Amino acid sequence: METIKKQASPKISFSTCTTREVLKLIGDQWTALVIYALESGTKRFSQLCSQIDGISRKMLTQTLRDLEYNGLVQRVVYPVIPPHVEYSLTPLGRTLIEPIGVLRQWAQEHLNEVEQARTEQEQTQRISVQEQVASIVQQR
Amino acid sequence: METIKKQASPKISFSTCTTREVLKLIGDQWTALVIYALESGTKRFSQLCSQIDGISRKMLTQTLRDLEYNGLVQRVVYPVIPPHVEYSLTPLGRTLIEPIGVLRQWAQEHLNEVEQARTEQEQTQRISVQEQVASIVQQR
DNA sequence: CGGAATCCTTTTGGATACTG
DNA sequence: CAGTATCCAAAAGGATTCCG
Repeated sequence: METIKKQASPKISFSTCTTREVLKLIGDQWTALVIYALESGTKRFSQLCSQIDGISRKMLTQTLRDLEYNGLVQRVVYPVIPPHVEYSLTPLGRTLIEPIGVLRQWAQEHLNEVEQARTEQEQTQRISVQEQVASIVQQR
Repeated sequence: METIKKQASPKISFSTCTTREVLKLIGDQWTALVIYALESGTKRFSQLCSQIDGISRKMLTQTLRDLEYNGLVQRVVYPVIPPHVEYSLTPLGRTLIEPIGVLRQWAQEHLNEVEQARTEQEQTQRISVQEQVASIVQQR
């Protein structure tokens, strides 16, 4: 075994890494789905709630609040009884459609490979470090 | 206010939505960062641990296990004392570099706008539904 | 209708100690 | 060195109730 060639490791400061930030924005369970649901246009709260399978009103509210706070979604309250509230993507929010689309695209192309890898992994046994070390100790 | 034109809502089955799946894969706090760190080549456990700022050994282990299980990362144990373990992206894992790059790209272009929206939002007061309803009730 | 508030369970993740 | 195991605190998230 050759020692790894120390390619002057990038020393990337992960604390300021933008990847981290964008994942904080859309990396949770629901946010990307809400954006996805809003791609096709303005929706009401209840529409979103029924269209995004499995989301609770609480989580939908919370997710929409975050999106609004980050300037990705616009919320309009119509002062009528019963209340009528509409949500839509802001121009900034719409710029996220493409990146999320790329993710979905990747998923459509490669998710089956992931699935396949999983089932293969379940057959083969993992080698723990301890086992490896133990085996060479035994060989002496 | 016009009622929203019911554009025959897509009825997208979010339960089978691939966006959901891919976010389960890389949507957590650390996974995308580990992939990012492995883009530049094979790394040892301790290298990753020091390069990814703030990650604990526990989370790194867990994240790597998941990546391995999903066929995105390969783990090689060299039977020596002290143990030597190397991690690298599989071909499947490398296909994720581009989508994650698109996200990072988006972040670099738009994160300042998000930041700006946030500070603006902090100035203006949110209108709750209750307040709206209360105000029209009062007007009568 | 679109929430807010409360309670409560589950999950997540850090700190620490131990191990071959 | 590269983990595993255990404990514990914090956070996430569901269910339910209440509200204008």
